[in-house]
Amino acid sequence: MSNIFQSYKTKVDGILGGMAANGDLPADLDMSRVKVEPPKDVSHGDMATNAAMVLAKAAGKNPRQLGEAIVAKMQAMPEIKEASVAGPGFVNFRLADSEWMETMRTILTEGVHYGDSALGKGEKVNIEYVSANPTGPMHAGHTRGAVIGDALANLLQKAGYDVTKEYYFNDAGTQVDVLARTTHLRYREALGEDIGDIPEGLYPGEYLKEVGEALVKRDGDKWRGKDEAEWLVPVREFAVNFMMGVIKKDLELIGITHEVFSNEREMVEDGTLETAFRTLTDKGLIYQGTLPPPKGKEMEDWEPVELTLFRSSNFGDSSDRPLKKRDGTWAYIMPDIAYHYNKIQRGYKWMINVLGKDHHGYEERIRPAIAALAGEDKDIRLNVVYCGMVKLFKNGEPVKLSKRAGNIITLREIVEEVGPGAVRFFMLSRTPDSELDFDFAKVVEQSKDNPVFYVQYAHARCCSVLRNGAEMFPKADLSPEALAKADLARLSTPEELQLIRFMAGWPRFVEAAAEAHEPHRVATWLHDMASEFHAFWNKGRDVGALRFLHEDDEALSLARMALVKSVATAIASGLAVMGVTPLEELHG
RNA sequence: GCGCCCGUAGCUCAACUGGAUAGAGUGUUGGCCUCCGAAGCCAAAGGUUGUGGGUUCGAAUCCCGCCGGGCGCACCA
Repeated sequence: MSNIFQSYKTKVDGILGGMAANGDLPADLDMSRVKVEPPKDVSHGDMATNAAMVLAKAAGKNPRQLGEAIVAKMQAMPEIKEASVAGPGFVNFRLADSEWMETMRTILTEGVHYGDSALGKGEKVNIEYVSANPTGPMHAGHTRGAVIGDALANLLQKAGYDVTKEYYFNDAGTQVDVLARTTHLRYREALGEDIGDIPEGLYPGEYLKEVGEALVKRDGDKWRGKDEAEWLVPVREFAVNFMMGVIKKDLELIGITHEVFSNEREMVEDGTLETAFRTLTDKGLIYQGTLPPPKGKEMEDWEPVELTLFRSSNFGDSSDRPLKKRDGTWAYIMPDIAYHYNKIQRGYKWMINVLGKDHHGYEERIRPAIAALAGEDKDIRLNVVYCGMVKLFKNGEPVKLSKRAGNIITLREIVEEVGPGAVRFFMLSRTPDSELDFDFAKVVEQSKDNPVFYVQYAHARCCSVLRNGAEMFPKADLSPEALAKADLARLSTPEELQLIRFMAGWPRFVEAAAEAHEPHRVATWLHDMASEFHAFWNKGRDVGALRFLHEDDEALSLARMALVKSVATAIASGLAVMGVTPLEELHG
């Protein structure tokens, strides 16, 4: 819970407040744009504030003049080593070394919780991801959204939100009926019938064979030769349960466990759907009417028909939406609306959906309904994180996929080939909405152009130093608590301080990534962290004095080991957000 | 036709929500292992951030117009 930039922001606010009190600044100044950040170029200093530039105009002063006044105040503070105005009016300043040592102690004390933030103030947030319908195992296409959703959930948790990981599946539509029919066919096959090719319109994948076999095991030939009307419901229920079991096991392979599973059938049966519909009706947002034909699309058989419509155009939608089909049954968006109604009822004001980019239309259909249901409560909000497609490559060649032909690449296959950590890290290495090339060869490659390896290598090197240190100083206590008490003042070289400064930036990254809903930033930070460490390591090859361990100087060695342990901890903290286990040794 | 997203080094991508000289990896060129893991490091080279305007102390980032690419637009899920 300690962000050194945050605490210096507070100090800067204090300086500005003092100046306002003295009349050096207008009293009612808008200070919301004042920031304290690391300067882009480390040679400028440890931190910089834009206060002078942002406030100059309103204060009626020029930025540099105002900057000098701020510098003067800073120079009187013992924790600030030096301060100066630069460029267009940045105030750059350096902290006393002791401030950085304190940061290191924080890292060692907090462990993987280093970087935890109170940003979210414990607000409840519901993050829904994966949500694949139970018609087949997890495949490559699901993996990205699954990993991004999971890492985002971890990230928000670290940033101080009360996160619920949720999965919604549709078990009442035509898809699961197709599942039931295909299962029944596989069931007959398992009973010894020759079923020939899977007919058009059913699921061709081999994976349903085991479902058919399992059904035989449970029910024998009970459903053979019976009318569909008799077996559809029980077979459907059996197949849905079976496939959800398969999906949960698949997700476990990459460390994903949802806390809540919601489904359509329950919402129909417990009346949530009716209640949601009645709520909209009571608000006067439901009417009988006819829609104009859809634009920009060839509609040969379109004819006007009166339907039950929702006035979604009141909430920014381009047109009203039918909630019932002409036969009176619910249109497909109604269960989705009911599901979001259900989330609101459960007390969530913030909902996040992680979807594939191809589901873009979903948002504009669901958002008006949420706005309608939220009514006066402006805190209720929905964010949709879109995930770009993943292109699979093997040996540099794109892997052609066709779901229709049933030759999908499953999540299981991917994990078995490259391991869960590599899958997760790679899927998280780009902005969520960008396309991603996933090359099997590259992901397992052990070189620096593989970010997974590069980061793990840095962590393993840290562990290696600590192992060697334990051997060199067998009597020394190398626990984090003990290392935190080492004589850290021995760390005084620019290289060491640079490493510490970089680690000190981690809490900022956590907050920024959480606010942007961009877990990939953690991957970027980890790569840079590893790079800093590798660079420092190699300096020790050139300059012996910079090596971590010195047999004749235990105090220095302990201080350096504290530094190394901090780096390992910071890396572990980042990897934890990504759901990747840090490695202590590399093999191969 | 309407809506959303994207366009950054030869290639794949970053850029901490408006900051200072736009950065990594790869590829090219040259250096560093009697030394804690060279699976690594250092250096050189590579750019009018698609394009034209606007907003301001300051723009890859925000606004508008073009150009180019992707996705979505049913009572289907």
